[in-house]
Amino acid sequence: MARKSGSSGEKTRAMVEDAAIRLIARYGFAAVSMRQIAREVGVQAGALYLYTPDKQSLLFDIMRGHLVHLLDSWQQHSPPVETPAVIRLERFVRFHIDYHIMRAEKVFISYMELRNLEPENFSEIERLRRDYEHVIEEILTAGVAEGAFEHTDSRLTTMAMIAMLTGVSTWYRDGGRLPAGAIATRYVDMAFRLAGAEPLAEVAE
Amino acid sequence: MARKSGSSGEKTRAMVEDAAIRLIARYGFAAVSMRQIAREVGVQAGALYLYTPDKQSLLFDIMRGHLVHLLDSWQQHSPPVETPAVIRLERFVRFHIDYHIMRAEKVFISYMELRNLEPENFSEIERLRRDYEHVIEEILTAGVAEGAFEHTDSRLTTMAMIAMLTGVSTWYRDGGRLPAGAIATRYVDMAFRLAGAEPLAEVAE
DNA sequence: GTCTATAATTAGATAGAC
DNA sequence: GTCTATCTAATTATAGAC
Repeated sequence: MARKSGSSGEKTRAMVEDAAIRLIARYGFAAVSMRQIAREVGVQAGALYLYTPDKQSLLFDIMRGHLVHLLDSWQQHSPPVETPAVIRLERFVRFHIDYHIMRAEKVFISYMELRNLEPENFSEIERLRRDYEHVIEEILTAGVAEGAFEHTDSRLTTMAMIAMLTGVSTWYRDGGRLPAGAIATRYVDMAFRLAGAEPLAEVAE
Repeated sequence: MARKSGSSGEKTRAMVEDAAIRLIARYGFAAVSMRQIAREVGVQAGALYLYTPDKQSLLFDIMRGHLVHLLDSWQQHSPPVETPAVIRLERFVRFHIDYHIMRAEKVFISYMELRNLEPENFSEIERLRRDYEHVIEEILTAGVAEGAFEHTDSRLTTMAMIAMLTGVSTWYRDGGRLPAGAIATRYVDMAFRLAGAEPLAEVAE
C-alpha cells in the first residue's frame, strides 16, 4: 500500500515542521539532511516536497513564523503606551523570558541559523528582529523621558538587555535550580538595574 | 611542478587555520567544505590532510586554542585576588570586551559551533568554558563578601553578565557609532549596575 | 609539500507508480 | 499522499605520482 491509511496532509505537514525544528535546533540546519527529517516523520524523503518547495523554505518559514508570532504575542500582552515605563518593562521582561523558555528550540534556530538564510530571506528576518528590538528601546527611552529610568545610552542598554534576557534560553532546563517564575523575577530586578530604575520602583518590584 | 617554489609547511598550516576560521565564522562549520577551505588557501583539498587528520579536528583545534588562549590571557591581565572586587570587575569587563572584539570570529565559532563537536571534544570545550564563567562568579561572590556588591544571586548574575558582555561581539563593527573603548566604558557601568556595586564605586568609575 | 585521481558515501531534488 | 527509484552534484578522505 503506497499510502498509509489514516494519513492526512495537514497532520503530516505539522509533523514535518516539528521534526525540522527539533533536528535543526539539535544539529544545525546545514548538518541536517532532508532524509533525516523524513525518517523522523516516518515518510520517504520525496514526500517532504509536498510540503515545502525546498530546504531553504523550511528554515525560512520556521524563523518567520516564530518572529511574527513573537511580535503578535507581545502586541496582545503589552500594556497601553501611556502606562508607566516601569510597569511596561516588567511586563516585557516576564513576557520575553516566558516566551523564550517555552519555545527554546525556535528561539535558538532563529538566532543561530541567520547565516544559512539566502539574502532576501535574511533581510526579512532582520527586519522582524529589529522591530522586536525597538520594543525595548522605546520602553527605555520613554522611561528616561518620564524620569523613571536613568542611563546614558538607551541603544546600548537595549543591546545589553536583549543579550542578557535571551541568554536564558541557552541554559534554562526544566527541573533546574530555579523554576521559570523565579528566574523571571530575578531578571526583572536585573533589567531594572540596567535601566537605572529609581530605587522606589525597584523596591516596589 | 607539483610543489610551489617558496611554499613552506608552517606558513601553509597557518593559512589553513586562518581560512577555516574565516569561512566557518561566515557560513558555519557544516556548510563549509574542505574544498572551500583549500581553495581559499590556494591548495588542493588533499593537501589539507597534511595539517589536520580530519575536518572535526580542525574545528576542535580552533575552539580549544581560542579558549586556552583566552584563559591564559586573563591569567596575565588579572589583578591579584586580594585586589578589591570592584577593581577586578572593571578590569575583567574591559579585558573581556577588548578580547572579544579583537577576535570576533573565533569567539563566534566557539559559541555557535558547539553542536558540531563530537562528544569527547564537546566535554573538553565545555570544561574550558566553565572555567571562564567561574572567573566572573568568583569576582562577584568575593565582592558580595567584601560588601562592595549587592545582589541576590551570584550564579544568575554571572550568566546574565556573560551573555550581556559576549553579546557585544555579535553586533560590534569597526567604524560604528562608538569606538571600542567607549563601548567598554559603558559596559563597565552596566556590569556595576548588575553586580549592585555601591554608588561610591560607581561614581569612581 | 602538493598534486591528480578516485573511492565511497551522501546530498537535494524529481519522475512516475500506486 | 506516499513510495521507490533515480539523476546530478557534492562530500570527506585516501593513494600514489612528482
